[in-house]
Amino acid sequence: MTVISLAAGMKIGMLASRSGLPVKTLRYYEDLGLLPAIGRSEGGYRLFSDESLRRLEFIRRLKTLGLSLEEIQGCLAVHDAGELPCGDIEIQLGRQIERIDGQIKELRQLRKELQDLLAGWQSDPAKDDAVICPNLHV
Amino acid sequence: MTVISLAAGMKIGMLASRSGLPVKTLRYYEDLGLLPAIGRSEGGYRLFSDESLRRLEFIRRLKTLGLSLEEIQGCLAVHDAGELPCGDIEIQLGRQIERIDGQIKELRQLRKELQDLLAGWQSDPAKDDAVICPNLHV
DNA sequence: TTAGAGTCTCCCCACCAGTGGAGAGTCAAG
DNA sequence: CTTGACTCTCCACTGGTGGGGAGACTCTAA
Repeated sequence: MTVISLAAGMKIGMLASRSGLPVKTLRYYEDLGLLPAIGRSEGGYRLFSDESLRRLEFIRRLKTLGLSLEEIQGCLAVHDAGELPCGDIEIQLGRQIERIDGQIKELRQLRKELQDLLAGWQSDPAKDDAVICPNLHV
Repeated sequence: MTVISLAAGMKIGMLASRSGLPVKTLRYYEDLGLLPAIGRSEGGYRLFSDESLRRLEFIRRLKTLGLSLEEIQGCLAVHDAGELPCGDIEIQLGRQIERIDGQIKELRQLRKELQDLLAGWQSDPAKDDAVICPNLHV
């Protein structure tokens, strides 16, 4: 029986406890097509294989690197086609670095603007009815 | 007639064209309490004063500095209480710099992780059925 | 008087990655 | 047989800042 149940796959709660992810998240991933179940039990329960566990590790890793589920799905599609996804992942990660560089650039510009503004800030300036905040001139 | 209509306030479309903001946005701001109308016309139209124009400039400026509408509302509440909001704004902008520093720090850490990963990347490694991507070891 | 432009309220939609709950069905142990 | 744990589907909601559109009303100029 044990052998049969292993061959038949594990139910979602088992996959949740083994992966550390909430059941809800696993169903969500399955709905998106990120995490295909190997089938359903007679009672309609999703059944997953140990392969799912590896998939979830992969997804988790790419998520911590900042890729979206859609991008991860693209990589998994390559894998599912039987090819090594390394080239595609490399491209995605390169794009991610570019995105980050853009974000850092924007944040630094904004930081400078704020810093400059605060450098000349007067906490208690003369009241000016023409503006709401004299420091901002608006 | 002109004098009366000025005294009675302008309608939302006029405020939109003078401020450059969409009518929808002005209604949204009014709903939030950011932009109080001076009243309604007999037909139920919102009426705004020229003061609203200054308020919108203020809101726009703080938005470009990265403050949320809720934070801006706090500053405007101080202004509406008759006080100069400069001190509060200074605090908000200081917090914003801290937020930005935190974000930049996170982004830099992530960037480093990505960079390190790509530095040793092999675009076409040997296939390993135990992992999806040998470069990631998952 | 009538056409057209402007305005009103109300409701749904978007993003992203889930989370929460209701109500019903399934399964294993006692 | 019953109880409790597990699972199913379906729906709504989160956060922040609005956008789109329906259907009804108001105002203004010709």
